[in-house]
Amino acid sequence: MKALSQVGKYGLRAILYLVAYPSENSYMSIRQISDELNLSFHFVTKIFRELTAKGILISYRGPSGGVALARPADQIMLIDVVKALEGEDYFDKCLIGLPHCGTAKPCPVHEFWKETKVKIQQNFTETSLASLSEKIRSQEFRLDE
Amino acid sequence: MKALSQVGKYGLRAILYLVAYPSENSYMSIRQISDELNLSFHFVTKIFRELTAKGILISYRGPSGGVALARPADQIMLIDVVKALEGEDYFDKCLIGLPHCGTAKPCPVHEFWKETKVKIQQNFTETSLASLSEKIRSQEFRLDE
DNA sequence: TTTATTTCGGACTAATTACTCTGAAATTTA
DNA sequence: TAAATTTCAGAGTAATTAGTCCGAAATAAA
Repeated sequence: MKALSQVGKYGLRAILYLVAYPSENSYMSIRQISDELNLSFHFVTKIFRELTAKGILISYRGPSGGVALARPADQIMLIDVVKALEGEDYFDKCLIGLPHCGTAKPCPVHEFWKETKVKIQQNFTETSLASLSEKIRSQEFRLDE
Repeated sequence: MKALSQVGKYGLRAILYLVAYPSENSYMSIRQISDELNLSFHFVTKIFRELTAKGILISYRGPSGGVALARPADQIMLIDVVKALEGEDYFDKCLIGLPHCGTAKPCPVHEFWKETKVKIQQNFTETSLASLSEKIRSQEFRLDE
């Protein structure tokens, strides 16, 4: 089940690295992140520009510049990043692609799919980048290879 | 959340139409299905060829030919159609795209995502085309517009 | 002030997915 | 047998997504 585009996947991995291995109250360069995760530097740059435009990251140019979280990691939820990269309507899609699928005129799998989306959305809304970064730092969870 | 490709979406809608409005123990033409659902005839034809090759449909050429289910509708599960059109590995994908994400080396969202996939897979495994076709015939659920 | 470093902006190319089209093969009907 | 109807096969085209690249702008350090 391909739930995220490449932009979403790379974006999540990259921002999680940024959160999990923060430079002491300063910016981290995109180059470092893309090198560590073996992702295309240019592609990550493009994705991060989007996250900066959406107010999730802040950036600074020049030597010792880079990117940083715009808010503390416990105040940025998974859902914020996903919606920023995949679109605000991410959880509003009908499984079989009907335009105005809803309670009034549902498709045959509407009810089940709606419940599924609600559960995922709840989890993403409750999960902060901070909680995920702890897992990564604990070495039990990984972001690449 | 775009869980299915266009092939998957159109394929499901088309086969559900076939099941919901069966011609009396005979074949239904792809033209009728694509016309009713306002889908591209050629595209549906291509998708149905795949379902025929996978043993989900049978087909017959010539006048009064068309397609039909290879088995009774209560013996074809949603998961059969989805896997035929989206790939057998449909439920084996890591959310953030890590190659060998599993219990041994999980990504930070592995556990939650695994549970989510299991629930969807269970539902798809339990849901037959027959049960969905009843819903459609009841007029409370739709396949187009 | 010059040079190096970094993000920004956007044009460009490559790959994949989505869809179209044409003709062949099978089959029925006239 | 001839004509009409239908799927089969696969090449071709269009649109979208993925990824690359280059130069400009900002900033820091030499």
